[in-house]
Formats: sequence, structure tokens, C-alpha cells
Amino acid sequence: MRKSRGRQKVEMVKMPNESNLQVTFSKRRSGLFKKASELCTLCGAEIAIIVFSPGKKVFSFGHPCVEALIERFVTRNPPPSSGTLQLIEAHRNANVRELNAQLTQVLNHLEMERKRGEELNKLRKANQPQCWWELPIEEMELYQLEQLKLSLDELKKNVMQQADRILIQTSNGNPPPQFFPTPTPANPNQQGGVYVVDQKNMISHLPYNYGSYGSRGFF
Amino acid sequence: MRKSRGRQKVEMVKMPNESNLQVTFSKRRSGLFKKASELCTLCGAEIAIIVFSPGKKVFSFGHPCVEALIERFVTRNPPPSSGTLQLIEAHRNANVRELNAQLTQVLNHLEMERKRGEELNKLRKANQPQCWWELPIEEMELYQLEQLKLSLDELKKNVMQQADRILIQTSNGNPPPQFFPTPTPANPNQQGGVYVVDQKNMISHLPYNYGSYGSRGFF
DNA sequence: AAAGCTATGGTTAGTGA
DNA sequence: ATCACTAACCATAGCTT
Repeated sequence: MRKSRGRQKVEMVKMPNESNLQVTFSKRRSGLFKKASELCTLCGAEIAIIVFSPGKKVFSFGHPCVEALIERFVTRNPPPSSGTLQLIEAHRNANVRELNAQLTQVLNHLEMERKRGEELNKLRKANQPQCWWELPIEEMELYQLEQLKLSLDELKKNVMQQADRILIQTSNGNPPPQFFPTPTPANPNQQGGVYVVDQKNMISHLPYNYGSYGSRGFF
Repeated sequence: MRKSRGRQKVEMVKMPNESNLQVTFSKRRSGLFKKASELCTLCGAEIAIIVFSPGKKVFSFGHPCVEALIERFVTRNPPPSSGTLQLIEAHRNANVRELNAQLTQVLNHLEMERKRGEELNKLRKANQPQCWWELPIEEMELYQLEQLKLSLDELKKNVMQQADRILIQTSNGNPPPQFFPTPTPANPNQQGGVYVVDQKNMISHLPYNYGSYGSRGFF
């Protein structure tokens, strides 16, 4: 059964559904800012974005700084100041970039570790019920104890049947049969499965800075 | 024959190849503007974008009009007339502090997760050998198979002894003994340990850093 | 609102003209 | 530079939680 039809094509007109519109606005604004930050990183561009939501709330993105870029844009003044300031600026940018890179790397690492933890947890959970009946009796639940009693009764019955068979065969002068049982109780949970470890790096690029005015919310 | 390898993943760092960078800048800039215009039409947002290329050329997108949006943006902000640079400076410093704090926090988190992963790994390793003989025979190592054969021989011997005993007792006119064996094969590794279920909160997904929406973070 | 999921649709790196 | 093409990667619409 399909849980979702996946992404559907959407007409390029103003969305009629208000709540869908809000969600889409939020998602696409994020996407836009992300694209902008990627463009900054990949190409060394400097970008300022100002977004007024339909509810007139303001969101902004700027690298290195919205106001400075606006200033430059308005005055058409490419270099803001003297060479020393540019040098300082460059150093600062390098620092921020470095910090961002470090953070990205660490976040990747963190995500990997988290995934690993999840995998291990799954493994543990898959292993645990396999052996519940190996727990000390004091730690079992009532239904487990009942289950165990049933199993033991069954086992006892089997052993007694087997003993009877041996007795009969032996009294017929035949040697006892060869026992070579499988070493495990039947276990339907046993899969012998391979646990795929997802190495995909989930954390993408870190944008530089974002801002919005007012409190959270769209309108 | 392959005409193209298709889109390839690119590292989120400044592109080393200058001409590739130009092409990418051009493509992604138009992509960015397209996304912006889609956001405008779909959600009725108003957006202004200013882009300085690495070569300091200016590109801009504006709906309905860049200048008007900038005007609105600036007037909504206390335009720092006197201490512009100082304010910018302060914000930048705040931003760096924020990044540092975040980095520290994430590093702590990472360390926690790493420890947790190790813990789980230990648990798993403690669990696994407990059941090695439950693996499918095809997955066993030679020494495990040998061990298994020994165990089975032992089991066979015991069963036969038991059968003999039953036979003797039965021929003496006694009823067969009560069997109530433990439900598992003897296992020296069995610890009967308590499996601690860690309900610790998983890390919430950490997407790329937006800085903070809200009052701060205009860089 | 906010986060996660999945199937799809959209974007774009690499290539050649 | 820009356009076309293709295969892959990525973003996101529609759901669920």
C-alpha cells in the first residue's frame, strides 16, 4: 500500500490553500536560503536576500552581511574602504569559514555516530528477545513464565516419548538410535540478516547567516 | 557508450577550477532567481536578492522592485547612522561567539553519542557470542564447527547414559524419573545479565545552521 | 507549528557544440 | 559565454506523527 504519492507537480499560481501555503513558504524559503549559501561557498559570491512573507513578516539572508551588501548596492560602491579593512575582512571571513567547516565536519561525525548508535540499538533489540528465556527466572514476566512452563511441559513430553521409543527398540535387541539434534531451539526470529549501515552524510552545507524580524511564525 | 556521467556530487567548498566556477555561478544564480520567483508566485511573497559575483559584478532580483523592498527593509531596521561599523562589528563578534558555542555544544553531544555507541557495542559483543552456536551452520568458522561437534558428541553421550539409566530403572519396575531440565543447553558464557534499556533522548536532527531566527543574527 | 518520511519532479555537473 | 543533453543528485508535495 502507498503511504504517499510523493512530490506532486504544482501549478505556478498562488496556492489557494492557506495552510499549505504557509508550509510551502517555510520549506521553500529554507531551500532558497540554502541555495544562496551554497552559491556563496561554491563561488565566493556575496548575497543578500530580503523576503517579506505574505503576512508581511521579514526574513533575510546575508553573506557576509545584509546591511553592508545593501549599502554597497545602493551606492554602487564595490570596495567599502581601505586595503587594511579589506584585509581584516578577509581574515574574519576565513575564520568564519573555518568555523563553519569545522562545525559541518563535526555535525557529519555526529550524525554518523548517531546512526551507528541506532543500528546498534536495533541489533540489540533484535538480539534480546531471541534469548528472553535465557534470562534469570526472577526477571521474567508472568506471560513469559507461562510460556516457559508450556515449553518445559512439551520438552518433558518429548523426552518421555523418546525414552519410550528407546526402551522399545532396546528391548527388541536394536541399538539405540543416533542422536544428532540441531543445537538450537527453533527460532523464527533468527534472520541472519545483514544490517546495512547508512554512510550517507546527512548534514549539508552550513549557510552563513540568516535573520528575520519579529517573533517566530509566518504572519 | 556513455555520453555523460550525469550530475556529480560536488564538495561544499570553493570550487578550485575557475572556469567551472564561472559556469556554476551562472547556472546557480539563475536557479536561485527562479526559486525566488516561484516563491513569489506560489506564496505571494515579496523578495529582493542582491548578488555580487566573485568578480564584483552585481546581479539583482526583485519582486515587485528591489529598491522599494530595500527601503522597506532599511526603514524597519534602526538604520545605524553613527556607529554602523561598530554595530556590524558587534554582530559579527556575536556571530562568531555563537558559532563557537554551537561547536562546543555539538562536540559535547558528539562525545556523548560516541560513548553511547561504544556502550551499545559492548552490549552487542556481550550478547553475540552468547548465541554464536545459534548461527546458521554455513556462517560458522572452522573452530566453531569443531566446538559444536564436541558439544554434540557430549550431548549424545549424555543422552545415551540417560537412556541407559531409564532402561535400568524401568527394568527394575520403577517409574521413569521426572525430567525438568533447563530449557537451554549449558552455556558457560551465560551471564543472566540485566539488559539496560537506555531511553535517552535521541539527538534531534540538526540541519544546517540557520543561526537564529528572531531577534538576533543579521549576519 | 514542527519534524520525518517517501515518491516524484526539478536542478545541475559534466560534456559537447 | 550560452545552449542542449543526460544521468544523477537534490528538493519538496503530500502525508503521518
